[in-house]
Amino acid sequence: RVFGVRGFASAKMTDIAREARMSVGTLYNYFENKDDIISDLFRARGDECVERMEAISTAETDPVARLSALIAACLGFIESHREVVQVFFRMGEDIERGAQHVSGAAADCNRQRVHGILARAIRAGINAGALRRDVPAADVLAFVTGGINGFVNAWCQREGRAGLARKAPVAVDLILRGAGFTP
Amino acid sequence: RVFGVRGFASAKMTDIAREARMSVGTLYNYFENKDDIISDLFRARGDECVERMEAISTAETDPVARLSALIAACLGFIESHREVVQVFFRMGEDIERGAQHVSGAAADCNRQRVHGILARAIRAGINAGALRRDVPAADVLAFVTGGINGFVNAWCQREGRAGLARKAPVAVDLILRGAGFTP
Amino acid sequence: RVFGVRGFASAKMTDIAREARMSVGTLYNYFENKDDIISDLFRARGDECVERMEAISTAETDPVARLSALIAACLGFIESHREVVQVFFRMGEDIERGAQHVSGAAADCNRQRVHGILARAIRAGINAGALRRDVPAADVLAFVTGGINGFVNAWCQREGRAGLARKAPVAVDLILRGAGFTP
Amino acid sequence: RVFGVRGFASAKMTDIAREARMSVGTLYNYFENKDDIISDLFRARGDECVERMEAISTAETDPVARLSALIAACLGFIESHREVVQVFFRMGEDIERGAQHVSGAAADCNRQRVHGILARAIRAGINAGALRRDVPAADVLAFVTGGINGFVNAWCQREGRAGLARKAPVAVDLILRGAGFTP
DNA sequence: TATGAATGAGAGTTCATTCAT
DNA sequence: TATGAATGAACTCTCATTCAT
Repeated sequence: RVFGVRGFASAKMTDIAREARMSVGTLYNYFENKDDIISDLFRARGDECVERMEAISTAETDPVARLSALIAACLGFIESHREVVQVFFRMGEDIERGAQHVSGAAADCNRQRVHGILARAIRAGINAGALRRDVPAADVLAFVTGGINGFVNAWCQREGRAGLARKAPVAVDLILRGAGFTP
Repeated sequence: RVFGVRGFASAKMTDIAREARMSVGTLYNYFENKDDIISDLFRARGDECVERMEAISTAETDPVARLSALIAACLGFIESHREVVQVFFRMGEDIERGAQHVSGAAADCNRQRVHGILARAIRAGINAGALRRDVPAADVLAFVTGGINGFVNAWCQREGRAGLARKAPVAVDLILRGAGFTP
Repeated sequence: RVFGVRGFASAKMTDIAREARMSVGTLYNYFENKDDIISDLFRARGDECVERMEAISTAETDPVARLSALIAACLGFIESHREVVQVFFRMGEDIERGAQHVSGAAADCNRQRVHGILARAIRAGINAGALRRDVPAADVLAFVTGGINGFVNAWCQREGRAGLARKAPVAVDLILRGAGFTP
Repeated sequence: RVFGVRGFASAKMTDIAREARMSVGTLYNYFENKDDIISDLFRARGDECVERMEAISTAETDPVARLSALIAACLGFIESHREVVQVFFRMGEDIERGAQHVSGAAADCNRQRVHGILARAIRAGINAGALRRDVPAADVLAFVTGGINGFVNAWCQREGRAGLARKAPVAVDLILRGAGFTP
C-alpha cells in the first residue's frame, strides 16, 4: 500500500512498518532489506497471476474464447489486487527500464511470462484464422497489452471505484473489433 | 536524460549538472529545486506536444483522418523526444498518481490536455458516425490511449532501435478495426 | 570464542548464544548484559591466572627461578586458554586504555595484579643482586612484560600451531641475558 | 584521536567530524567510508615509519648500531605520533587478527614491513657475530619487537607524559644485554 | 554569473534488550 | 527456566541545497 501511494524510492521503512503495525526491526525479521519487500511482493503476485492465466490457457481451446478469457482474467486479477497491482503495474513501468536494480529481474520475469501467455494465445488465434494475419503477431501483442493497460489506467484514475472486471466485455470487444464503425 | 536512465528519486543533482556541463550551483541559478527541473521539463515538452496536436485537431476536419493523424503525431513526438519522453511517459505513470508531490500537477495537466484533445476527436468521430456508438466515449478513449501506449512500451523494450513512428499505420489500423479477423 | 574471532563490538549476542547452544533469552538469565559477559570472562580467567602466579610467587624463593617460573606460567596459561586469552590479551589492549567503558575496570585490575606479581619478583631479584641494579625496576617490568607479549604475538601469528609454552626457556634466556653476543 | 580514545567500532562518524571541526558530509567528501579513514591513517603513517627505518637500515652498517638506531627510531616515531600511533599500535592488535576486515591488509602490510626491516638487521647482527647465534632469528625478532612494545605500553599507561624516546638507551641496553646481573 | 566544498536532515539498517509464551 | 519474535534507539551514509569565493 505504501509503495503504491508514495512510490518505491519515497516509501520509508518506518511508514511501511507503521502500516503493517510493527516496528522496523520486526520488518527486518521477515525481509532482508527494502528491495526484498517489493521483490517478494512481485514474485508472489506474479506467480498467482501467471498460474491463473496458465490454467485458462490450457483449459480453453477456442482461440477467441481463450484470448477473451485471458483479458478478462487480467482485469479481474488486477481489480482484486488493487493496492499490490498499483505497485505491480505502475512501478513496473519504472522498473522494467531505469531502476532495474530494484527487483527488476522479478518484475521483468513476470511481465515476460504474462506476455508469453498472451503471445501464444495470439499466435494460436492467427493460425486458427480467428485473428488477423496481415499484422505481425508482435504488433498484435503490443496492441492487446496496451488495450488492457488502457482500461487499467482509466480505472486507476477514478480512484476507489470498483468495476474494472465489469469492463472486460467492452475491452475484449474493442480489442477484437476495433473502435471504427463497421456497418 | 538522467531522469530517464535513473528515475526521478535516484537522479542526483550532481549527475544532472555534469550531464549539462555545469556545476550544481549554476543549475540552481536556473531552477528553484530538483522538482522544478522535472516540472519545467514536463511543461515544456507537454506544451510542445499539445500545440502540435491542437494544430492537427483544427487542421484536419475528417474525424477518422483526424484521429489517425493525432495517433501518428503522438507516436512521432515520442520517438523524436526519446529521452525526455522516457521520463515524460514512464515516470508520468509514477507521478500522475503516486508521487504527485513531485510536479504531479504539471504532469497531470499535460496528460489531461492530451486526453482532452483525443477525447474531442473521438466524440467528433462518434457523432459523425465514423466511430462506434455502442461503446461509451470514455471507454474508447481508454482503449485508444492504451493502444498507443502499447506500441510505445514495445518500442521502449527494443532499446536503441528506431521506428516508432513507422508503426503508426499499423497502430491506427488495429485501433480502428481491431485484432479480430473480419472476412 | 566469539569475542576472540569478531572482537567485542562486532560480536553479536545471537552469535554468542548460538555458540553456547542456547537462546539469547537464556543468555540473559546468566548475564546482566553484553558487557557483563566479557567482564565475567576477564574476572574468571584473570583470577585463575593470578592464583597460579601467586602460588609460584610464594613457593619459589630463589629470585631468578621465581621470575623464570612466572614467565613460563604466563606463557603456559596463555597457551592453554587460547580462545579466551585471545580476547583477554589482544582485546585487553583495546580495553586497558581506550574502550575502558567496557569492563575496563576488570581488565585493568587483572593486568595490574599480574604486573604487581611480576614487579615484586623483579624487585626481589634486584635486591638479591640477581637482576641489574642500574636500571629502574619499572623499566625492567616494561621490558619483561613486553618480552612475554612478543612471544605471545608471534605465537598468535602462526595460527593453530601449538608450542607457546615450549618457548619459555628461550624467552627467559633472552629476557635475562639479552640478544647481544656475550663471549 | 577519536579512534585512539574510543576504539574503531565505538568511534562515531559524528564524533570524528566534530573533532575535525567539520560536518559528517564534509568528512565523506574526503573519505569513502569509515574504514577508509583508518586505512588511510595506517597507510600514511606506516609509509612514513617504514621510510625512516629503511633510511637508517641503509645508512648504518655496523649491526649493533643499526639495530639500536632502529629501536630508537621506532620509539621516537611513536612518541611523535602519539594519537595516531595509539590507534596504529593498539588497534593493530585488534586488526592483525580478529577484525581484519577493517583495513587489516594495510595494517598487516605495515607490521610486516617493519618486522622485515628488523628481521634483516637481526640476521645481519647474527651473521656478524654481534648477536647470539644460539637462538633462532625468529625468536630474537619476537623478543625485540616485544621489548619495544613493552616500553610503548608502559609509556601509554602514564598518559600525557612525554619521554618515550628518552627510554631508547635503556630499551636498547636491556634488549642487548638482558635484565640479568652480569658481573 | 559560475563554482563546488560544506552542510545536516533524513534515509536504511543493525542489534542489545525485553517479555509473552 | 528456556525461548526467540518484537522493539526502537542509534549508527553509517546520501544528497539536495547553500554561499563564500
